[in-house]
Amino acid sequence: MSSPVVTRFAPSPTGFLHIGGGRTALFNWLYARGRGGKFLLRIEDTDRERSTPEATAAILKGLTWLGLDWDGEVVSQFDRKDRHAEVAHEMLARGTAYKCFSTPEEIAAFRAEAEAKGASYAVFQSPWRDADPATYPDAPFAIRMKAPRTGETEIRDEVQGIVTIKNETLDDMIVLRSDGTPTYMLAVVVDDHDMGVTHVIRGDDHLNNAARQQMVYTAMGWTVPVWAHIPLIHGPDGKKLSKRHGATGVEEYQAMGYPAAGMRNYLTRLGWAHGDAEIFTSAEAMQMFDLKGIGRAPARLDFKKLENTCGHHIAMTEDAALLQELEGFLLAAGKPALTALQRDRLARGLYCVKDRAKTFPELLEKAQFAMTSRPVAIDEAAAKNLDTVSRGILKSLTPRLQNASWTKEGLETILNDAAAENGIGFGKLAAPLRAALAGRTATPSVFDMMLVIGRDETIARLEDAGA
RNA sequence: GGCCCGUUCGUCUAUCGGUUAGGACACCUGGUUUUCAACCAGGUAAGAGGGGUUCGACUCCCCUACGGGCUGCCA
Repeated sequence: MSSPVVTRFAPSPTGFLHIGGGRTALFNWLYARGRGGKFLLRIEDTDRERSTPEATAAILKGLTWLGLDWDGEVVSQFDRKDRHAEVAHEMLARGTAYKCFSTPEEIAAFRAEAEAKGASYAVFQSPWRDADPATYPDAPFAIRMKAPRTGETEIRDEVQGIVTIKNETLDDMIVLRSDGTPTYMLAVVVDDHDMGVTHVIRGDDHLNNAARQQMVYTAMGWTVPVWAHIPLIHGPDGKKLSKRHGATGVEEYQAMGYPAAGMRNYLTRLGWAHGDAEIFTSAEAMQMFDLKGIGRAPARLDFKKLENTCGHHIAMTEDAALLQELEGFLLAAGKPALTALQRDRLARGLYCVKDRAKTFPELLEKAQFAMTSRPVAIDEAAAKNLDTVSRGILKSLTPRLQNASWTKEGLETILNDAAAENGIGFGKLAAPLRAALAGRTATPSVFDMMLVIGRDETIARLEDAGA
């Protein structure tokens, strides 16, 4: 009985992929993928003034980075304009739409007059709705849907519940403009129907539109899809997310160094919950995701939680995959690529830094000891740990290091012995070592650093430090 | 203005008429520790306001306040 689920993401190519759009796409993707369905992508480019191929490319790139793969070819709504016009004319033939010869000027005048009269609102009622075709002038016309003027339209929404809209508040929307091009209201319905979309999951800014779109489904005798209008994302201050909140485009998040898996996890949990589940993989999310768990109130973006979530994912990711994504970050952020040596050291050293970082810049910062090359720059705080006494102790270390077995156990033995012989705690020895090895006071464990950079580099850095 | 939607710790949320209102992030305290993180233990912190309905409301209804959306020959 259950037909396969088909969802879609249908952005307008007027800019980069908005973080809110990314989440909408994510919800559609999770819903379809978790049910063995299809997730389609359609670019709503009927507005020729504002649509650009660059924006389309940016959206595709953003989705790809987020790891949201779509099925089949990307559909261009503009390419389907003939089909839209065909449906408009079919509505005409069915009597569910009519030719309207009112000009934009006349309509504007009607609204101005209504406003002047103090009317709180005015639904434009075309005089051509029931006009006799014999009276039609030889002039351009728009095709308007003949919407019911009484009664109400009921939207059964999986997120919002049952929403009823009074038909009298809805005008006879134009489905085909006087220049023959389709409007969004018509195109979206025709495309969703033709593409076999079963679940329309989109922002709740379309909730009111759903009523009018549902009328088109009814007029054409088509099956109405399952509606799910999700609340928009707001900025930390609760206001609609905008430029002044900082990053609004997903590519900005990539450039800031958030891992895609972490973004997916965070965005999934933003406005959706499944018991106490917080950290999960996309495979797990697909199993859990449902429309029922989507909240009705707009959620605010919280960068602290985003970071925390990303931290878990960086720690969870396999070293090889992490290194690959890190290089993608470097590219996206316009930072210099890794040298062969850095790449090699990072590959070996990721294990001791990946559970300490929340973002890629932080990961790189923690791995500084592996990235840097000699002579190691020593900062002021670290330099204080390199007095003559400690330098002497370090110096006594080098011959032993030369012959040490280069394992954590071997190094532990040597360093602990050295500390004991000098009558100092291990901490007193670790501080100058850290300074010589990394030039800093905050680093991973000295053993890990030595293991990662190797014997020769370790000894060389100790000698550089004057040991 | 009209219509539609929303409102639980600072934030994301659980609860689906009866709970000491739970979890996570953040924050604070303590522990662990070679530094920094991480980690472990504990703590502070919530039902917008007002009316109902009910033996009993965070849960249901109404009003108000606040927030958001729609109200185009834009999408």
